[in-house]
Amino acid sequence: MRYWLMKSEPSEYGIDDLVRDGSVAWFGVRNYQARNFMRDEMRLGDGVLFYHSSCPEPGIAGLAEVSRLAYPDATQFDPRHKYFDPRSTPQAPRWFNVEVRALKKTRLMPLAEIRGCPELAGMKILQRGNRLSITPVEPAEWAFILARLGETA
DNA sequence: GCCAACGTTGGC
DNA sequence: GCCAACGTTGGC
Repeated sequence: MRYWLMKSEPSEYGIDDLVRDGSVAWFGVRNYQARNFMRDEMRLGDGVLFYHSSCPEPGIAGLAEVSRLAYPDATQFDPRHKYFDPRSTPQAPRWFNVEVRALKKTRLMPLAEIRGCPELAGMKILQRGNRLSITPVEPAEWAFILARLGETA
């Protein structure tokens, strides 16, 4: 059982969308490190912090879990799609996505609050210049955040 | 809109 | 393999 933080822009797809949909395919990741996390390391039931980025109030907005293991991202094969990748073929797909299921919408835990917690100082999201859309979360960080949000593990 | 930081591309 | 140029991310 591992834990992850996954960023999404709420103007594109936010926690309310996830709760409405129940689950979603995490397509569109075009970064090798983030892809490798999904393809190689995520397991069913892994915990996910759903994070709102590039918005007026960036922060953790909800909890989710990995509900389907990685499979080829369909958008890479679609020439009309903005995530089309001409270097990919169905025989040699380059990009993968997992699916994520909503557990619940939480109160927003703003980036500033995360930054203010010494227990969370090691989080990747706080490291200078980190732009990775998917990052691993330590079990202790996960537990601390859940406690802080008034959730039980 | 600004800008720092980073990943990717491509010429050599 | 190097590295400059470019594009993107994301907080502010």
